[in-house]
Amino acid sequence: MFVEIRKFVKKIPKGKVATYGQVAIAAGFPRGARQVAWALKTFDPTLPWQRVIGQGGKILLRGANGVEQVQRLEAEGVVVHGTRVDLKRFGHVYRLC
DNA sequence: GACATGACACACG
DNA sequence: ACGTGTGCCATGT
Repeated sequence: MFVEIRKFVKKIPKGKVATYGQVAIAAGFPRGARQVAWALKTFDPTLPWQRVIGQGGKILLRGANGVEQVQRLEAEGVVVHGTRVDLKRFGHVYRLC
């Protein structure tokens, strides 16, 4: 489970972000948004957890973690408006190709 | 097995 | 846009 989710999280390219639902669906868990969060909450350094946000590009994390996420996203070129990100521009879409 | 919790998502007002 | 209630699923007690 973690492996699957993490695998898809790692597939998110730099400068882009994906929603929990998006990752969950891509990983094969249509209703596993919470499980995605569960896998990310471990703050595994090998995972780009900052690229995973809530529906609509909303930053769900709070406090130091939220700040850190915003900082890292900005560092990757993602423009964050307060607690949100433009999914129209930075929303990553998993392609089947 | 039941209950409570959690970086969620969606419908309503 | 925001707060609230409900549905979903895995984990811990």
